[in-house]
Amino acid sequence: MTPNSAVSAFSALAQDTRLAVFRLLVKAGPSGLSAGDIALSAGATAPTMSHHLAILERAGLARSTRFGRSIRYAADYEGTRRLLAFLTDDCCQGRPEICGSGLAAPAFCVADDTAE
Amino acid sequence: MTPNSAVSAFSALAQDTRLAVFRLLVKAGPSGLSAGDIALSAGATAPTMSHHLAILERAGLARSTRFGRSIRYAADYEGTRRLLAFLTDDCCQGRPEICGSGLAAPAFCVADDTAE
DNA sequence: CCCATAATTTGATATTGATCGAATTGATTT
DNA sequence: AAATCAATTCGATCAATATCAAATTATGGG
Repeated sequence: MTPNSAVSAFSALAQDTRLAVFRLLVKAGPSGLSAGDIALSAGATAPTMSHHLAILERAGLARSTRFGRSIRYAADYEGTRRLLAFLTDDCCQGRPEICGSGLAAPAFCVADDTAE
Repeated sequence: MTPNSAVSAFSALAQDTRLAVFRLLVKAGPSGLSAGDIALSAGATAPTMSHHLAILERAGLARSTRFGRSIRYAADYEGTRRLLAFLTDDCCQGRPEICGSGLAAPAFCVADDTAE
């Protein structure tokens, strides 16, 4: 995960509708949802949702597969994991002494926090 | 962490300069860096950097403290952790059967992946 | 082959965001 | 208190993004 692709992933999630769609997809599981159903759920028109879904897909956060005449979108867990790893590499592995030196990752950076 | 504040955190990281600054701050540790040094490092003018730093701070990803006439910015580990938790709550806790049911979080969602 | 359905692409508009020069606020030094 | 240094706020400009209506592509059924 390069900084550049991280920016595109963060951009993808930096919008109300897309973040809601991403969460919806994660909860929907690997079988995903059709583009139409997603548009309905989120209350957006089909063209707008198509645009948002394309952005999520390009960012590596969603995948699409055609089934008959509908297209199903599902969360891309691999891409999501990569984004998480990008953040945690900076936060914990980059400075273990700050976020908890154990690095066993009990709950990410929770161990003992200097801030607050 | 509400979806709304998650959007503002993702927005903050969805920009080359700001993502670079955030990573710089994390690596710089709790003592942080002065606004001027950050602007120099990132090759931005002082007003532009001030704007970016304000966005990072509002998003809960950085904190500022005045020391004499300079202002030091440091990563907000608490806020960063909250953002990570927001993502992982959706990814792993929301659907343990997808990302690895152990939930001991060996490396986030790595355990066994249905995708790919 | 024609019609209906599902989704995307195109084109246009309105809003948001990034950037920088100039002016301002805050703090230290002489 | 004047001068200086550090940073932010203001004002303007330019680029990027979100949105939707209309047109287009792709699939499946009569």
